[in-house]
Amino acid sequence: MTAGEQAGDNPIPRQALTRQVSFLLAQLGAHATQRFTDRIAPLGLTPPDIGVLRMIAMSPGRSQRALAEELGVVPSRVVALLDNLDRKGLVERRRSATDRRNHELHPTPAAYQLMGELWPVLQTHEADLTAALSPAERDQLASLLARIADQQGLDVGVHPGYQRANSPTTDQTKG
Amino acid sequence: MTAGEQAGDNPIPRQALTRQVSFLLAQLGAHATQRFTDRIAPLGLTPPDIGVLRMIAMSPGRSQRALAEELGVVPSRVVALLDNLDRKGLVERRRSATDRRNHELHPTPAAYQLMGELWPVLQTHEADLTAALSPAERDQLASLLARIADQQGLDVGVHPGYQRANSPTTDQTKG
DNA sequence: TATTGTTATACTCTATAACTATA
DNA sequence: TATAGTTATAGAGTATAACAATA
Repeated sequence: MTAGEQAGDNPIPRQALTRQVSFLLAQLGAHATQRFTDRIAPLGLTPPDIGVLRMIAMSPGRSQRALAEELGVVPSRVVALLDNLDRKGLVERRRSATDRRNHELHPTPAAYQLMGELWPVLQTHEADLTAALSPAERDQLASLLARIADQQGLDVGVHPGYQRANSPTTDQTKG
Repeated sequence: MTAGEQAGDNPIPRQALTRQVSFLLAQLGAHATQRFTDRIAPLGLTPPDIGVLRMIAMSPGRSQRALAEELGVVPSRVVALLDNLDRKGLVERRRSATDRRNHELHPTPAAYQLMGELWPVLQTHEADLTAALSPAERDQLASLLARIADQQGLDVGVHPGYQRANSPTTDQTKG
């Protein structure tokens, strides 16, 4: 080591970082997403697949424009997202009869079946991830997290991973 | 809507998702990372910059190979990560005298100064993110999260975002 | 021959801008 | 002319494989 360096005394101490809720959330969030990704891979699905499918299932018939709005992404992104689902036979784009510019989005029967299969996978995922906690603690944690999500203005059930909007002015790299 | 669809009764109900710790973690984790990214952008830094810099500062002189090991990424990825820091004048690669194949990694004085400036930013970030909670609740939350992180085998202070190892057998898309 | 770091290459994600069909 | 969706294009991130220097 050379003069000017301060090894054991660096400005971002490990201990402090460990206790920061913000870091723990980022760390555990990435971990949870990674585990989830692994779990649904056997079903041929990705996290974005599921998020988009769920939105469409919640109110079938909406347009791609409306979906883009809700997800917070540009329309061209929705095209790619839907192409993925389309290729898997999970979504159907129906030309609107009243305005032929619009596509009405509908899950296919296969999609509904797949979502049914997904449910137990989600439950296993949840159980494994919270294995360290008692049921009471798990509820407590869910409550605390929900309060933060609410205060932070996050849409219920909408993962912010979609609108990683690389605004032209900011230099962001990692979601 | 057409026969076979089940709009209000879809298989992934919003209410259930909302209470799942796993989803809340993924959602809040992505949100926390996004906010963090925005906050450090004015300093010209990205989240990976900070993570790597912190590791190097923790034990200066380590090799790129060792760093790759700790981050859980391939050596070629470390090259890119370090190139970013290098371009910003924050890291120095010194040819090892004992084994000229090695690069000993050292933060520059500018890096130490920047890490000093970073500290208050982290504190603001933490405070804003936990604004919904009392100090006691914040501690409680940190404790619950730390227990999960520990049980899940996460390295203390290491963000899993580095090793988004797209293993050839799995089909993962989003981190 | 084995190891460290680098370069070459390829693939995915995602945005912007140009384009087509429709209104 | 304005709008919905698509395609063309570009840039970042990240992996694998081939390579050069050193041991």
